[in-house]
Amino acid sequence: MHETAPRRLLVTSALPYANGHIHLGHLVEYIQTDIFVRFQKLRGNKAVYICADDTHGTAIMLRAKSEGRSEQDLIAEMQQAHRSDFDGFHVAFDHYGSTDCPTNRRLCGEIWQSLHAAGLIVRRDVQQLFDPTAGVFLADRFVKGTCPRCQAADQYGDSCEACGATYSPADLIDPRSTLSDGLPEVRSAEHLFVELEKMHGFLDEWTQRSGALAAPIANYLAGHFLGEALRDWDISRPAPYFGFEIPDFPGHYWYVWFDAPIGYLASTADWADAHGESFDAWWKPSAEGTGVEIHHFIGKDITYFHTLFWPAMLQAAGLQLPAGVHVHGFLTVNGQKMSKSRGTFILARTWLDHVDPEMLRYFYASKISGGIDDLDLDLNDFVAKANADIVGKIVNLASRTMRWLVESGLSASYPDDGGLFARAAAEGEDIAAAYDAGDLARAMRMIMQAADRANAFVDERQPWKLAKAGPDAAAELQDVASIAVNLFRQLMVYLAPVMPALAEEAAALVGGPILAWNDAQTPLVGCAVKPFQPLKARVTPEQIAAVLAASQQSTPASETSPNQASSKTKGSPMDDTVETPADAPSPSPLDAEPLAAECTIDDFTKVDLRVARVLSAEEVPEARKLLKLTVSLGGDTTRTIFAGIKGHHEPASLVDRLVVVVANLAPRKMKFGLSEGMVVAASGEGAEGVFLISPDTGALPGMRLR
RNA sequence: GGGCCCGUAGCUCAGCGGUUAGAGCAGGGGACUCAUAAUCCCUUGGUCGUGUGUUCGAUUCACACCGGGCCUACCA
Repeated sequence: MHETAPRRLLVTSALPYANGHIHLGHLVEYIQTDIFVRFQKLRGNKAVYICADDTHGTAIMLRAKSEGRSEQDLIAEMQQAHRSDFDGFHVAFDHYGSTDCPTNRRLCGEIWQSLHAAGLIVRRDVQQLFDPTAGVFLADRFVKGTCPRCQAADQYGDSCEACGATYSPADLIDPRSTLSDGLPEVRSAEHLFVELEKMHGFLDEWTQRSGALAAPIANYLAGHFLGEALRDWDISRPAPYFGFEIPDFPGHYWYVWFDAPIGYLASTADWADAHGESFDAWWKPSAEGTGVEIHHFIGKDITYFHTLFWPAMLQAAGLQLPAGVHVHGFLTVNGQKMSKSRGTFILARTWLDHVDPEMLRYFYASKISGGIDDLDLDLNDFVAKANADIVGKIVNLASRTMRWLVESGLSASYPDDGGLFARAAAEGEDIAAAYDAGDLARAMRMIMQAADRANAFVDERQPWKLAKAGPDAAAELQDVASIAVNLFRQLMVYLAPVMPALAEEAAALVGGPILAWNDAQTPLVGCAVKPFQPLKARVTPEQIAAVLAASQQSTPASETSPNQASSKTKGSPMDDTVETPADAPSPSPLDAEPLAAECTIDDFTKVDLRVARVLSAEEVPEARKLLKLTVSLGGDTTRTIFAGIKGHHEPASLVDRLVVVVANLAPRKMKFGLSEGMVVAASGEGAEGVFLISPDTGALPGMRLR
């Protein structure tokens, strides 16, 4: 039992970026944070769950432009979608704001002044490539060209994947903008920087000794950043940019990563205003210490921002430092990175359309142990575990015993259960400690062990025999069932942070609302029991198949392709589209892959299909699926093409064969070299085999298909 | 190219310097029939990725290698 005064906790999840929908990877974070907050509230602590949409940056600007609408319109729509997804998964924020709001602008200004006052801001020229056609400055990965060192073509602006050289985009030979394909020009622009090095001493101390960071994170920071001078942080972007204009630097905007974490503050401020609370009481450390704990839950990809820049900003501004930065790993599905072609890139909405969200909450909880390891959602495992644990063990306990109490209610005093209830009650503090430490897997294990004991008890006492034995056994039957139902209720208390809806429904059948963790300490006696209702339906393989099928449908053209298997939320507004192999399981080719949207003859003629002769074909030893082909388009024109047909064709059998290639496909840098086209082949979604297309005899290399 | 994480039973994971390495699920056998083909009991199964080193002692620590996953921001 906790005798101490209630704790005050301000808890955040990373702000989801307004450029994409919530997917199962994001939910690892939001679900685990929500469980933490619900747990704290159940324990009687004062906990506030704060989040917001992250709305600024180049990606939003470009997308709004391409969709012909305002940024505000875009982010408002996305916020609505995010909130609806979170609601569906019972993620209950105390406040969900937006970084594009007046409060955030005001607080950005205040923090900015603090940074100035601390003498941390410097101004410096930066040479950067500018795309005159698109009218924007180009981040390195938006520039491609020839490597100045090894002459490899089609390299990104910062480094060469062929020879490993690193350079500035301005050094590239024949640089091109990937936005417009136009020729970028070098422009010099002034940027503002935060001199993080001036905070080095503070960061050494805070990261290594505050206790806010797990050892692996602290070690990582010590080994990779704190061992040398910290680099200045470029915090401004020249117009055009979607964000807040810097008051004392007109024409320039705060970089999205400056205003995003300040969104935690702004969202708290708006929550405080709406609930008669004081912002200062939560973020301004008082002399005697307010006792507030700030907890940030983040994915490991954004560790850098939350453990160096953010604490430095808070420190400079005289604000409360985080008590804990909880870093988690990424989600894989069926052991692999989420993939659209495999149907495992699953949006929150798609899951909600087909499968019980609380089952996913439970499954995640059963696998989250507070470390930074990746978490695997094996869908077969998911079905087995959700059904076995939740339906078979927990709900079954009520399902098999409540019926005998509808008439009589619970026994007037709690019967002798051989110490079962007391044992599970005693374990309450251990389970609580596991929840508090973020080791949800351990908490779930302990809960399931208690459920096992309860089921064994029912088996041993055989209430069904007592039911048949008539009036003489009625009292014992009532006692046995009362024990089972109390053990069930106790489990519901422990499980309530993970499965709030289930707990609520169960509470409606017997005992009333679960209000406190300590409800698990005292058995219910003498109260009424309503007829049992099936509290949870089993998850079926068909539901999972439906999710995969729905996730496999091609996304609308306006949809960007978030390239993350994580809850990554920001910082990479500039994701490229992922290149994914097409190998998905499902029946009948036409059913599995419906016809694409209608296109015009003009669309078709944009694709230049040519007959080609394979000159050579060789294995790429390190590649799982690729063969390296050299094909002739007639005359001296040859192309090197990496084709994903390894395992389906023997290289030797391909030589001299006529095939069809897409001759005007943009060259694609692949791990093993540059691919200058694509060999056309037939394959079915879910069907085995890749079948090359060959022309009739008489066709010549270079002939066009029309 | 750089970096991080992980490799323990068929699967998902726990253990992390010290007696015969654990759990759940799956598999095998039995029991029960109240329950959403749920539950209970028994049971098969592992040279703890490989190699060196440190140590009285290594699954546990260090290094290397192999394999897998992930990140890579104008900043790693």
